[in-house]
Amino acid sequence: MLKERGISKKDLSRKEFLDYAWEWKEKYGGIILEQLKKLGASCDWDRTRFTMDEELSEAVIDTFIHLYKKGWIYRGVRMVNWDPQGKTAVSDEEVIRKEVNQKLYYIRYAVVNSELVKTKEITPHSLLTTNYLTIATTRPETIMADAAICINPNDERYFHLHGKKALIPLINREIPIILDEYVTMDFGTGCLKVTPAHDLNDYELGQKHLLPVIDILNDDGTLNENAQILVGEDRFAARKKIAVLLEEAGALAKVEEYKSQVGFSERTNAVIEPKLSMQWFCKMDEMAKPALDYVLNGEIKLIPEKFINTYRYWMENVKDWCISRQLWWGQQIPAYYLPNGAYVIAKTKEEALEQANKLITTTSPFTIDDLKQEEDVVDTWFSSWLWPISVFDGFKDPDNADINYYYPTNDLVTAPEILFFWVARMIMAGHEFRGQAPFKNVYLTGIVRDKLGRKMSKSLGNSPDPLELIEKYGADGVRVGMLLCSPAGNDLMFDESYCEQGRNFANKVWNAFRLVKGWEVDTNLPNNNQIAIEWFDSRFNQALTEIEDNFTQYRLSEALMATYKLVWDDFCAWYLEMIKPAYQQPIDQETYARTISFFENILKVLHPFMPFITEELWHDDELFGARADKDCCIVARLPYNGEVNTQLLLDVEIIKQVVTQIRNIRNTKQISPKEALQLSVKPNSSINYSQHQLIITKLANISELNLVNDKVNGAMSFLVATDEFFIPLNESLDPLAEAERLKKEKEYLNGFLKSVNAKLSNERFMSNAKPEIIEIELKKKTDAEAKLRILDDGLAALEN
RNA sequence: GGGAGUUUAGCUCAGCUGGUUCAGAGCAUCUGCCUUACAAGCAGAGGGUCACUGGUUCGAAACCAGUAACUCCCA
Repeated sequence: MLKERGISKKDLSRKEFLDYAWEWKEKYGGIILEQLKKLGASCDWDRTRFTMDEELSEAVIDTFIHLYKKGWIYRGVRMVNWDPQGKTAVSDEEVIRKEVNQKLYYIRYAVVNSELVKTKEITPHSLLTTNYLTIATTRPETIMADAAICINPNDERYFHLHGKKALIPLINREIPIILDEYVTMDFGTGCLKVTPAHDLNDYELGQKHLLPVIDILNDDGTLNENAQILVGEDRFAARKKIAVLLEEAGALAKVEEYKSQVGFSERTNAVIEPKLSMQWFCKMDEMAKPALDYVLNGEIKLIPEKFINTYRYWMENVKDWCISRQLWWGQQIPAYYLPNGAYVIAKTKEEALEQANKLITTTSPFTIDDLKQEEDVVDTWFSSWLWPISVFDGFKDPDNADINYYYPTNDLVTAPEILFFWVARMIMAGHEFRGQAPFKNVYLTGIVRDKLGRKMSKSLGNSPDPLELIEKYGADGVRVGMLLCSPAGNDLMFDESYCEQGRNFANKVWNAFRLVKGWEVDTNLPNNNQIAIEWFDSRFNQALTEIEDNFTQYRLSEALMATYKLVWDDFCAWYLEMIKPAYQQPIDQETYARTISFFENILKVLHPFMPFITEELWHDDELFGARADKDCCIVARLPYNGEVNTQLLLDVEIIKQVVTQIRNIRNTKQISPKEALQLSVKPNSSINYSQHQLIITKLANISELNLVNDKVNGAMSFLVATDEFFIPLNESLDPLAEAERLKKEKEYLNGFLKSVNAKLSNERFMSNAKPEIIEIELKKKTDAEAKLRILDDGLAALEN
C-alpha cells in the first residue's frame, strides 16, 4: 500500500507508520471478513476482535510483566537469524533453506613460529618459510572475526599444532589453535576456523572454549570497523574482494565448487545472517511440560492423530522463544531503559519511573525524560497465544460471563504448519493463565494445493479468488467443492471441477424442490406408496447414523459424500421416481405430506454443507407453510434414532437390482424406455414380489408382472439372488447366444464354488477359522449351488 | 545426516481388530437417451498384479522385514 502511494517507510515516524498499518488492516481485514460472510460462515459478526485492539494489547503487556516477574522473560545475547534487508531477527521457522551452489575457499593460515614472534621479525618472507595450516570455508569475508582454529585432538596430521597459535591472513591477528572432537577429521582439511559471532555452531564452540566474540558485521550486512579491512563493503562484495586479496597475499590455496544449504528470509528472500544480538526471550521448558501432557493424556485431541508425534518431538526439544521483533507494528515491549543502560519493566512510563527511583537511590531522582522505552515489539504469536482468553477479556475480568461460557471451547480448526507457533502456545498460555486447556479438539486442515500439488501462492498466481469462485459456482457450490477434496489431515488438491460438482449438486436439490412443489394433491386418492415411504424413512435414518458417525470422527468429506448420495441417489433417483405421479396427475395426501417432511429432513442434513440454498428453500411458505420467526433451518433438529427396517432395506436392494437388470436389457437390446415390457418372476426366495409390484412396473416400465411357477420359454432371462426373471421379447431369442451366456455364468460360479470348497475342505481352515466365518463360507457354497442348478435347468430348457 | 508420513481405478481418496462391506466411492471416460423436476440431466457399462521383493498365516490391500519413489519436520 505504501509502495503504491510512493511512500517509503524511512520517511515515516513510528506513529505515522502505525496509522498507515491500521488503515491497511481495516481494508484487508474487512475483505477477509466479507469473504467469510459470503461463504456462509456463521459467526457473531457484531463482535469481531483483533489482537491489536486495546484490551487485547493490554493483555499482552500484562502477560509480559507477569512472565518477567516469574523470571521467565530475560534479555540475552543470542545467535539469531538476522535478515539484513529487513533489519530484523526472524524465527527459525521463517527461514527457508535452499541448496545453493557456492565456492569453498581453502585459505592458508600461518602457524606462529614462537621464535619469530619473540624477535618480531614477521615479514611476508618469514611467513612464507613458516608452517601453514589450511582451512576451508564458504565465507572468507568472516576470517577477520575468527577467534580460533579448531582441530580434532585425535587427528594425527596435526599433532604438531597442539598448543600453537595461528595468524589470520591479511590482518595478522594471532589466534589460538584449540582442540575439540567436534571437528570432523575427514571434512574439508580437518582444520576449522572458529567464528563465534557469525556461526551458530562456532558460537557454541566459542562459549565452550571461552573465546572472544568479534562481530564484524553491521545490521545491514556491511562490514564494520572490527573487520579492519574492507570496512563498509557489503558481505557479498567483501567475499569477492577478499578472495582477490588472499590470492595476492598467497594465502589462497584453492577454490572448489560446493553445494550447501543456505537460509533465506521468507519475507525478503535475503540470505540470513547468523548474528549475535540482544533479544528478549521467554523460557519455555516449564510451560512446555504441561502443554505436552494435555495432548499425551488425551485431554486435547489432535485430529488426525499423526500430529501427536510431531507435537511431542517439538515439545520435548523446545527452545526458548525469542519474542522480540525489530518492527513497529505490534505491541511495544514494556521495558524502559535508564541512562545508565539498566532497565525496568512496567506497564506505563510513570510506573517505570517510580520503580526506577525506588531501585536506585541517588541525590537527583530520574525524570520521565530519562526513560526510553524499548523500540522492539513482541512477536506476533506473543499476542496470538493469548487469544482464547484475551478475546473474551479474560485477563482483565477473569470471571466474566463470556469467558465462563466460551472457555474452554470444543474445537479449534487450524493449519498444521502453525501447530507449534500458535496451537502449542495457546495450550501453554491456557494452562499458565487459567489452569485449563483452551480447547478439547484441534482439527488440522490440509494445506490447499493446486491440482499439480503446489502450494497456493501469490507468486505462482495459482490461488483462486474466493469471490470469483462464488460468483461462478455459488457459495454453496464452492463450499461443497472445498469439502469434497478435504479428506481429514491431508493436503487438499484443489481443482475448480470440485466446485462445479458442488454447483451441480445445488442444482439437483433445487430441481427436486421444483418437482415436489409442482404437485397437486387429490385428497380422494389412496396412498399406493406405503412401501416407498417406509423404505425411504428407513434409508434416511440409516444414512443419518452414518453421517453423524462421520462427523464425530471429523471425516467431513465422507459425511458430505454420504449426504450427497442420500440426496442424489436415494431421494432423487429412487424415492422421487417411485412416488412421482404421472404427468399432470395429482398425488395423494399422505404421500405428499410424508414427502414434504422427508424434504425438510433432507434440508436439515444438507444445511451445514449448503447453508444458503437450504435456508432459502426452508422458508418457502407455499411448500412448507408459514414458519414462525425463529424457525430456521440452521437451528432445526434432526430426527435421530428413527427406526430402521433392515429387512425392507435389503428387499428394496433386490428390487433395485431387478430394475437395473431390466434397464440393462433395454440398453443392450436397444429397446426404448417408452416401450412397456412384460415381466414374469419365478421366485425361489422369500421376497414377496407382488408387494413390490408397483415399484417395479413404474421404474422399469413393465406392463404386467406375473408370478409363475415354471420357466418361461423363449424369453430373455436373468437371475437376481436366486429368483428367476423372464422377459418375452418380440424378436426371437438366439438360443445359442443365450446358452453361451448361461455357460459363461456357470463357469464363473464353478470357479467360485471351487475356491469355497477348497477352503471348506482345508482341515486347518476348519479348525482355525472363527465359526461365523465358516458359516459364511457354507452359505456361499449353498447359494452358488442353488444358482448352478437354476442355470443347468435353463440350459436344459434351451436344448429342448 | 536424524525422525515422521505416504504409495489402492485416469484423478482425488475410503478400506477399523487379517476372513461378505473386499477389491470400493465420487469425479472423469465410454455407450444410449432432448423420457414434461433437472443435458449443470437420465439410464447403463468398462477401468486396479492394492509401489516392488520376500516372510508370518489355513487365509494378506491390511501384520513383519527389505527395496524404490514422493512429501513433511529437524540438523
